[in-house]
Amino acid sequence: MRLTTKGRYAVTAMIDLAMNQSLGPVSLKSISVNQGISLSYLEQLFAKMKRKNLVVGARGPGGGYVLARDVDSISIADIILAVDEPLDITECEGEENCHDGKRCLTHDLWSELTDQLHVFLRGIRLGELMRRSGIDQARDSGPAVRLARSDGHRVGLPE
Amino acid sequence: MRLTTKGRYAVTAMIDLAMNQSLGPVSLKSISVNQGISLSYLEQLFAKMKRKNLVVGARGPGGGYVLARDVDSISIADIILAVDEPLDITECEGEENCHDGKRCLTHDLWSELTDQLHVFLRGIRLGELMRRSGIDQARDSGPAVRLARSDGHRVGLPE
DNA sequence: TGAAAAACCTAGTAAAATACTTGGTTTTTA
DNA sequence: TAAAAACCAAGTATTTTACTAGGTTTTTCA
Repeated sequence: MRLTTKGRYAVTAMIDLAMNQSLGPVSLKSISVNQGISLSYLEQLFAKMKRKNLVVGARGPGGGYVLARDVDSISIADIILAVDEPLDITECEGEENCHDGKRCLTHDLWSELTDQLHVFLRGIRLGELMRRSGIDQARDSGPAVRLARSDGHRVGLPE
Repeated sequence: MRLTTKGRYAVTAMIDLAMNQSLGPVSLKSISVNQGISLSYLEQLFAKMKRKNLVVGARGPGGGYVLARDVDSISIADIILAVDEPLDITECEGEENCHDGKRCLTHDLWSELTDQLHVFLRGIRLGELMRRSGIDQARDSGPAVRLARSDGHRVGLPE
């Protein structure tokens, strides 16, 4: 059982966004540079998160994305589900038709595990992670590369 | 996040085996027919489970597999790990080098989730599932297709 | 007003993983 | 000695993932 980079990228990018949106919209370019994620891939992930009303886009120079809701109302489950990473362990996705139209031998097992996953991931909010990571970052690394709307110039690493 | 059919097949097959080994070794052929899993794929899964000492093989007509240990000492985690389905949600697989050699923003999150998965799946034993499924089977379906060592003739569905 | 920055969009594609298939051999039983 | 079964190695089709390419549209600012 694994979580793919799709879901992981989405969560990482959202934490980055949460930690930096106080200066104005955060560009995907800056997230791409900071987190080492392909820009175009990020665009695809954010398109999905926008559709699910997790983020709001702002076009033009100095634009970017901002969270559509409070950091404490967005759960990790929200993010992972928004980018189409399924959080269901059952084969039948709840349909109970996994073995010749009936529930398979292990249906209840996977179903119960799926429930536990949801409870766990719904219980963790972006705000909590953001505050945790903020502390870690301060300890581990220097200031993040960031663009502010006020000047519009690239800071930090060239491509 | 999903569990692939590899892990699911392995668990399903092991429950089938646990429920039927009282009559002697259970052939993969019968599991294949009962559970609708490719015989050759089952062979590959059981080769791995044999290496991890979960099952013992018996060759020749009337042969098959038997559990190597008590049903209550084999956990679902044992089975899934035996067939090489990873049960780790972190990118770095515990190495903590997920972001430029350092722990990534979300390392702790995935690490904690991985722990919860392990606890949950280690807590469920084959015996428990077997007894549960036995009840369900009695309610839902007729007698399973099975070969007994004593006669060696195929019973039930032709291919 | 025009260049640049950014979101936004569609389609294609390389790589990896998954889920098999094929075609054997060896062992054991009746 | 024929058949049933485990055991084994290698190849392959399909699917998913992760990403690239190549745009357009909107907006800002000098």
